[in-house]
Amino acid sequence: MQSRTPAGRAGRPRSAAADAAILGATRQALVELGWSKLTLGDVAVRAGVAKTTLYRRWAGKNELVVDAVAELFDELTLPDRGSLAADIEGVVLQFAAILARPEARSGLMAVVAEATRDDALRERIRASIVERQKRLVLAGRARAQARGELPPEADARQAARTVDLIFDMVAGAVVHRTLVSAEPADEEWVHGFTRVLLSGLAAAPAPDGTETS
Amino acid sequence: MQSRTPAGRAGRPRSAAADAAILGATRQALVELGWSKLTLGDVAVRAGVAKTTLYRRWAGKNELVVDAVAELFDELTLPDRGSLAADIEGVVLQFAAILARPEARSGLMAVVAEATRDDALRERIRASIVERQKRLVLAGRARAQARGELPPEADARQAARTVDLIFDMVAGAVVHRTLVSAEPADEEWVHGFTRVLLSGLAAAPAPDGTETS
Amino acid sequence: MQSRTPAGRAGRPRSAAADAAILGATRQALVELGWSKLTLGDVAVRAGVAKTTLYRRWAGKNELVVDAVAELFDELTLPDRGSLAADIEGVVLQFAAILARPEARSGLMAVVAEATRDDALRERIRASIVERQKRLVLAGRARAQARGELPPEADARQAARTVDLIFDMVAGAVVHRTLVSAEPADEEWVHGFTRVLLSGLAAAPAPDGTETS
Amino acid sequence: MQSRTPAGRAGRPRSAAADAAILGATRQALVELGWSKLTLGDVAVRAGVAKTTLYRRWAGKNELVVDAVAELFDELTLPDRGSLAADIEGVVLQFAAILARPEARSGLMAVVAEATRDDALRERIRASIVERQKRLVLAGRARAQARGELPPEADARQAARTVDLIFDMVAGAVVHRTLVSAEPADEEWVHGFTRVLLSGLAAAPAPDGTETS
DNA sequence: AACTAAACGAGACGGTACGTCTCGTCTTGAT
DNA sequence: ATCAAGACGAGACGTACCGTCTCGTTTAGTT
Repeated sequence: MQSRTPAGRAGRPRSAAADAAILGATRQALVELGWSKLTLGDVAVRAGVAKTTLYRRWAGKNELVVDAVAELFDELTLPDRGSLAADIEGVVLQFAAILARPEARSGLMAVVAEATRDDALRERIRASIVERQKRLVLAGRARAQARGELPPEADARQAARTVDLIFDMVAGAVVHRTLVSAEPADEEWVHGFTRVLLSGLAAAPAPDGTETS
Repeated sequence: MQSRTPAGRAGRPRSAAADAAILGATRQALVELGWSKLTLGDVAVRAGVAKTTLYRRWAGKNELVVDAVAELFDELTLPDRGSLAADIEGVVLQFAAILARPEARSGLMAVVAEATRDDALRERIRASIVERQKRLVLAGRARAQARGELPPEADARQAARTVDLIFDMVAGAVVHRTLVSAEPADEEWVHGFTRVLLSGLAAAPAPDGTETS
Repeated sequence: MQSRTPAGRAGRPRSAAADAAILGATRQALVELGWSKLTLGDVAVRAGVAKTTLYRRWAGKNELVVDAVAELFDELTLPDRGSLAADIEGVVLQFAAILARPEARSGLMAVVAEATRDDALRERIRASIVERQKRLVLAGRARAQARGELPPEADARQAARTVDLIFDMVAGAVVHRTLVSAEPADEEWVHGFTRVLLSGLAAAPAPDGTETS
Repeated sequence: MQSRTPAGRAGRPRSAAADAAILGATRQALVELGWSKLTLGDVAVRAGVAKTTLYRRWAGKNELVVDAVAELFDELTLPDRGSLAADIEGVVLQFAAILARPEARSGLMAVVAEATRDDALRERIRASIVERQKRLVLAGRARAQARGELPPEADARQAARTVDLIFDMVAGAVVHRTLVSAEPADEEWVHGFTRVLLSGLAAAPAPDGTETS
């Protein structure tokens, strides 16, 4: 975002505190107002910053909210709960907990909606949020392989495709359950979902149409 | 929507043509402008209608777009393709095709985003879109039972829960694949997804936490 | 339930009560809202009449208010107070009293303002209000002549011109005092004004530019 | 003695050119459209200014038009024409000439009409127009006293009352002649009016009820 | 210590859309 | 034919934000 006086630039450097204040104020405003009533003028006031300062750093509301929301998902972790099923349940519950927070709900879905018409924004979301969090799927698989629950994958392309499918199924189901069906993604639901997912993956190990059976 | 001069019949009745013109204009504007740049004034002009007429029938942009988008999903059908798996693949592909249309993409996600802060809107979405389309899951199950692919369910509550889970998994995965991951939900992907889903459901028939193991 | 079809007219006859109700409602609305906030829809509601009925009888707000206000000035009388000066003072005080009423203030000045751009309206005002009330000047002069305070006029054109001048000076001064200077046209002021007016008329009997000097 | 953003100096200063452009555009719109069809949006467009800029400076149509019209009367002067009577005739003719202009006619009467229900507006008119132009009466009297045509006044309160009466009579008669009677205030009429006024003032020098006769 | 130049707060600017209001007309069924 | 009721197309209202543009004021790094 900001370049720390890249090549011996003259002039006053940008305030490092401003960025944090602005992102925090954005999340706070998302909680109180939601996406559509959030205004950049209001964010600037909350952050104790002039509108000019805000526009110097972000191109608009979309970009600002992507950055503000992306930070939220960095708190996801994959604690070792002893089995692949338990690990997955754990991270799905964490994910559901984040989506239960109003700043995540409003912000994430709104920028996704905007991204349907803005390729640059979609790419920003993919890079900042989706790809960034695939680390969790990779870590989970590696741990399961270390435990012997999963065999090492032979085909890299095939493995990547499976990661994508898992990610779409996990994230998609939780988002849909939470935001569209408007039902809580509680432990019972997560348990049932995880069983179906794992059973399906175990029984259908080659989701590319080339399997024998 | 329509009130056939319910109790007091005085006064000029509302134009039935206006409703259709407005909803059509809304979809057209969604295609050309997307949610955030869609304005009700513009919709009114496209529909050849005054802004007042529009506000007399819908409370705002959100309600209008929900109704305009909900109609899109009524074109989903469940043609008999011979097997449960083929039937599911068929309807998932249809669903993906609708989500590939810009009016559905922009409109649906935007109202879902708005609904995160508006309970009335969320309920409207649930009733007009989600519950309305569960008919597909029910019809698919009934047909599979008639074929003998599935046993008749014994526990009604359990059955309803399974319907919800299937709906969240199908709709969620397709939406996520299409809108967030921004990859096409093509035949290959749908094939892989369907196999995992059906295998999982077959292998884990009681997703309610009451199983023995 | 009589059917007095005036001249063999078919159909339902116009309600005679409606006219009075509408003019009364107009004056009431002028009192409460003033000219600029008076709406014909509101007048119709107050009169218990449909907007259609109102528009069938008057072309618009201006015409309606002229008629509603014109009636107010018909209550002006010229009681015999024994002398020309006293008669004038009497009628000026009555005029000031009418102008102190809010429906007259708002309504009269507003239609005059509108009339600056509408010749038909100006003519309507002149005929319904101005010419109609010159009767007072004429009656006052006749009474003064009967008393011997004024000689009978010889030149009709000259006499008409004097009537106009008196009317402009009286009405103009009272209106300006009341509405622009916003001071009360009380007895003291009327007394001073009347003395100046009468003294001037007595000392300058030929206001037509034909005098010697 | 600088007036550079006098108290709070922060922020971009208001454009001085905008005020002049707006007032000019207002007068132009009054000429073309009249009061009732004048819209602030149209004024803004004519002035090449955003509506917000206009609303930032004036509370509404009334206030704007008062200011736009008030400037018109600043062109009144009192050239020395040799005698009190001639001086008065001169300024009355100038006044009539201004009232013959459509922007003055429409604007002045309309704001006076509005002022009948708005004390703040009436005060603004009194201060910006009435009191401001009493300078002419004062200057005329001073010049007449210097010439010996009038004695120096002894009683200040009495003198002020006379100034008010003269102003109401002059302004009132000209306005009524021009706008209500809708006859031209031409030289002949002004000559006759002035004679009556001056004769009356000369013959009745104490318009307060304390004179001897 | 003085200079320099970008970043800063404040807020005015030209725009655009909002949701409401009133206009004057039109359409209904009832009188 | 007229009425009460109320929907209709039209368009102005005054407000709220947008993103940009001056302003005069810090403030860190370079001379």
